Amino acid sequence: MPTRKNNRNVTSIDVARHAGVSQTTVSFVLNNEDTPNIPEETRQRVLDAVAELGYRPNVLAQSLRMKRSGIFGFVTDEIAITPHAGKIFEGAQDVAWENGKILILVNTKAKVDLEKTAIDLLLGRQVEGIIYATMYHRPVKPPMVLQEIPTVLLDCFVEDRHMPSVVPDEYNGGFTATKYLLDHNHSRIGFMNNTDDIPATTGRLEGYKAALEAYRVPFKPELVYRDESIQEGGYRGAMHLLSLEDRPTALFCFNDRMAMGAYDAIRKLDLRIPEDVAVMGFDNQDIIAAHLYPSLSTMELPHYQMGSWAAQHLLDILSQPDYSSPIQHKIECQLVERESV
Amino acid sequence: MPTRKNNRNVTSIDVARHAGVSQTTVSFVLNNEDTPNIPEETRQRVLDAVAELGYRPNVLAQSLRMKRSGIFGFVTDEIAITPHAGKIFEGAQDVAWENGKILILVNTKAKVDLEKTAIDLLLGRQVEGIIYATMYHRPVKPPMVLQEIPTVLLDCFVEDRHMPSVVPDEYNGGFTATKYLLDHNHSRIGFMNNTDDIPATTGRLEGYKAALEAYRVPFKPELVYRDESIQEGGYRGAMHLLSLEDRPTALFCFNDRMAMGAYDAIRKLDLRIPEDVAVMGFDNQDIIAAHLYPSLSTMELPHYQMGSWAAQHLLDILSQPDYSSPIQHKIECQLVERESV
DNA sequence: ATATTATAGTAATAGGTATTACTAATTCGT
DNA sequence: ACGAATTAGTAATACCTATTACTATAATAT
Repeated sequence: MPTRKNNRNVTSIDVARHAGVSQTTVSFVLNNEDTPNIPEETRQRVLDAVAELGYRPNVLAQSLRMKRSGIFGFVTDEIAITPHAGKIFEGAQDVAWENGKILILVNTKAKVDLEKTAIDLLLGRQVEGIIYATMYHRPVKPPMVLQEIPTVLLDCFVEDRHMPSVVPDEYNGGFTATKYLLDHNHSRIGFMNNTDDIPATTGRLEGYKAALEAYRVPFKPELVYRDESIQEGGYRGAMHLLSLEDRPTALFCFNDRMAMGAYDAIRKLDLRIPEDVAVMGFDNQDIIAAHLYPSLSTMELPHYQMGSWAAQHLLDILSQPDYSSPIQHKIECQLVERESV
Repeated sequence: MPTRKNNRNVTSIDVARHAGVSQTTVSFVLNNEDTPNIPEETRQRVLDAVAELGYRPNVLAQSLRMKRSGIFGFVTDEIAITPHAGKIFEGAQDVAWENGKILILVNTKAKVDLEKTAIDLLLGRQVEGIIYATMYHRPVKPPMVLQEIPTVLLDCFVEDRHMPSVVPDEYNGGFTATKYLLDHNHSRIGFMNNTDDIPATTGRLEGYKAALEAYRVPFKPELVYRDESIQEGGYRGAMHLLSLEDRPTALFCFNDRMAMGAYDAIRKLDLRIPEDVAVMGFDNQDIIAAHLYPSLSTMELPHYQMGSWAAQHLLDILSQPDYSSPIQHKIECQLVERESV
């Protein structure tokens, strides 16, 4: 059995005794770079004692004293439906860490009771703020108790927009993707949308329409297909759209999974990508997009940026106690060019 | 702007004052169900005051007093490379919560310096134990500082096995998968392994060999192909193996991604799945496995179980202060039957 | 009637840190 | 040489809770 050094109970008083000073002095040496005059010799003696005893400040006690726990709660309905979504947490963590905050992650599994309990728990633990994240962009009704504490919504929002939130710019994403196809001389562009009534569905469609209009290409409702946003839906959609008499030369898919299904359909129809049909995805799911053949051009959701923005905004709120105006911040989706267009 | 009830500063002393009792009594009412005799009437008065003031105990103060933070650190090198891996955290969280513990998640992004800092930070926050997880099964050299605190390794291990760990049973996984193919009357089974020198590579190969032997099928080295464990590698492997004069009738792929590449190759060769070639994956990555056509039979890694085992084991260690013998616990992989065999 | 026991509490303290208010000794200014 | 200012610290306290040790009153036993 390994020796387990028990330096966890070493307190600043132990350090003080060891260095022959008072606990006050230890505290000053460790925290206040300047305030009281402590000669270099004493300061060094304290630091030596710290090193020798393996002292580590008890953050619990510090938090209690300073009335700042240094903890943010990160509440999410699900972890990583898509692999990329881990980036949301990463973005939040990076900013939090740089500012001396740590994240308690709570996965509520989309269960309302668990969510309530979880937030109560976090409040009891004196978290300074909460990042409430969802794994896809949608409206939410977070529990009332969140009113008690600074909160930033991530990848979601409340209908009346009374809480600050950060979401992807779906409209812009749809616009950019469509424009990209238009720029490659496609004018008959099929759009395989999903069926859920969520911002992604409507926003991307609006973006699609707007891009067409900007290029003076008339919008044709028959080119918009709706189905479940999984491989099977994409397969059916591509089969349908590519069987129209005036077949589209490009398919803009709601997500990479639909695009993956579309690939199957296109192969089935003996057509080539991108020569006969260009395909555009959405999400940049690395497992799929980078490794289909040919690799898939797609839009990348700003997961990392949303995470970091949320954490930063929370910090901003906390530093301005009179903070009021809640905003909804939209972040653009990035185009990822590959070989399918 | 919403009214933000400020009941965060309500202390047990406020409750005491409001109920006309001492803080001691409040504490007794809230914690000790029995110890001292408190008449129902007083107890109720306290509870009413708690409700009225919206009092919530300050867990920081509790932790300091009880010398138990109720926090586990969950250190991971990466969050969810595979979507399924989120289950690791979920398993750990479920068990932790049932036992009143909460998890601080730290993503070290596989950077050694970050890892060291992170663990120091967790120790400062008086975590009671640490779950050190990796996103694929491999040997690790965790920082020395971990010796100071009860730790369970998750999906990884140290070479000399001096720390408790939980890992998937790779051997068994390879055995089960191969046996499944053998049971479906395949005797010429290609194995597309990966190239990394990790337990999954060697363990699954051993399992593959053992299953063949159990069925008295001679092992043929030429049926084992090695390549990067991504789609492209699977494509190359299937192309190679299916071009042998005595072509295998089944392919056991190191993971679902290779299987996905194999699908492409098989289609390219105008063969049918499963009639001409059966395909077996590994990982059960839902985005891929359930939605390929035909859907992919595969092995599921015990992510959730590993997570819950790790948390439970940590609890066990903590409850037995004289705990010593570190063990490596292996959990079996589950067969997921679909249509590709 | 007195000693004993049960009832219904409370005062004081510890847990580890940060910070305010203070002191004793030395140095400086004139 | 004497007060003022600087130097080098320290004592005491607050943060909020759990718990031990204690008290005062009422009920019971003999």
